[in-house]
Amino acid sequence: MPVDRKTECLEDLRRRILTLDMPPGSALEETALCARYGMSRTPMREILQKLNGEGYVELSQNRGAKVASMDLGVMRVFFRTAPMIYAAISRLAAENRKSQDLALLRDVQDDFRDATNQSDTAKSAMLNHRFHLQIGYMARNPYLLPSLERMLIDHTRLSQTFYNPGSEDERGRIARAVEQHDALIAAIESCDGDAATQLSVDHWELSRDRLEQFVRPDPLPMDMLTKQDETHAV
Amino acid sequence: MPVDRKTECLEDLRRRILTLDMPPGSALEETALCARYGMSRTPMREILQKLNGEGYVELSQNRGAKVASMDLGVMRVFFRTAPMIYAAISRLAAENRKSQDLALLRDVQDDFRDATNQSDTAKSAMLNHRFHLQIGYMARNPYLLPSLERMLIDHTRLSQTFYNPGSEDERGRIARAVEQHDALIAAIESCDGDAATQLSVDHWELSRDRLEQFVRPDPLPMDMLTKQDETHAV
DNA sequence: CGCATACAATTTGTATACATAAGGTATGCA
DNA sequence: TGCATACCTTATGTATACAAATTGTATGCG
Repeated sequence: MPVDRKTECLEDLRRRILTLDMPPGSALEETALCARYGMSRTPMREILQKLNGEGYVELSQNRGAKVASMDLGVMRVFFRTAPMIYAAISRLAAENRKSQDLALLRDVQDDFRDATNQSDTAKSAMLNHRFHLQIGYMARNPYLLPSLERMLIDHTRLSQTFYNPGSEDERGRIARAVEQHDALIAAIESCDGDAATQLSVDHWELSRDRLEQFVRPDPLPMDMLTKQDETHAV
Repeated sequence: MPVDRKTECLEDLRRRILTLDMPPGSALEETALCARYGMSRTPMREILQKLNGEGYVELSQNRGAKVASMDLGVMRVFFRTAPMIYAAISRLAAENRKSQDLALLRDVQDDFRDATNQSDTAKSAMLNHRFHLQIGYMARNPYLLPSLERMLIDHTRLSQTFYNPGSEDERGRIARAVEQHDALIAAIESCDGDAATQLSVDHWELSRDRLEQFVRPDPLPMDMLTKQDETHAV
């Protein structure tokens, strides 16, 4: 009944998908979601369609919604496309930033740093997501933004293990990621497109190997996820 | 009542937006659309939301839908981003094409050539749209495709004058565009990514100057369109 | 025992009625 | 006459009832 109940629901579903609380391929039953979020089917269907437009869920005719899958074929495309998009967005952000943007970006970065210090995996991944999305907004390019958003969905889902410091090596990697964010902020602040581009590449290189391990973790890759393809995630 | 009445409506609305039959900024009243396409408000709202997700229309809270605007600020971004996206997509299409794709692409190109020979402006622009969208599908990159789709919306709307041969010079330009399509098909067929990239750049250069004229036609730019911001387009 | 078909149950799609919010108009007061 | 406020009109947002389609199950036949 509150006006922003829909917004809340939307953001919660995004969060649950990004944190793998709802694994790729899991079914989203309308009635169950309606009961959970206390609203009718009409607005819930609108939410599902919005999530579909954003790339979070896939819709099939008369067959309902399911969380966007992450099959291996697409993941190979992901690793090839990500550095390109991130580099382009970072350069544009450096060139088109406004000063208010920077304040927002710094706020997100502060929260992100805190989350990593607390070893809160899901929160770290979500705030990293918001950090890069904020850079996307600063780029002010409505044509590229949808691509960035789609990249970030899969990037964040893959990185759910990244911010879980299992070893000293991992801890160092996370610390370096935080530092790279700071450097990226500095480059964007000084409108240095070249530096921002280079830093985005460095940042990508840092996470790439770790992400690839998750995609192909010697035994078998996405099996853990694809096996659950038909589980209900509500 | 037929099942694909919705699909028909969706495609018709896309066409009318792309051909400027519905100018940028024009309001889309739900009840009027329902009457026109013979369906209830529920499915019509779903269509509007889908179009919103694709970038064809903009939605405002409690204020309905309107055709996506084309303001000058965004157009400057358009001209900078277009060659980048087109080049990337063309390369990927050459690298990832399947043979069935090529047959489809050739069919579209044949129809496109016919439309230009008939000097059918709207049809030419629409088939040019489908041609480049087909190349987008062939790239098999779900991350970049949304960017291409958004570029093509504005590109097609801008090009509505392009395929209207007002002079001998224009006619020649159109003929060259058709030839470039053929060359692009050949490059994609032979999986030559470099050639496809170069051809996409050439193709872009050909239309860029003409499109820029439309954006900034000496008197004033989008005024013709933005003035009609609140007209009803149903 | 295996498979196909018919039926039942569940889920999605559509229509309609109602609630709510925005915008315009008229009226009253300064 | 000008402006502010109250109200009325219109359009959007939500809920619910109904229709259609898909899936699972059971039964009958080969």
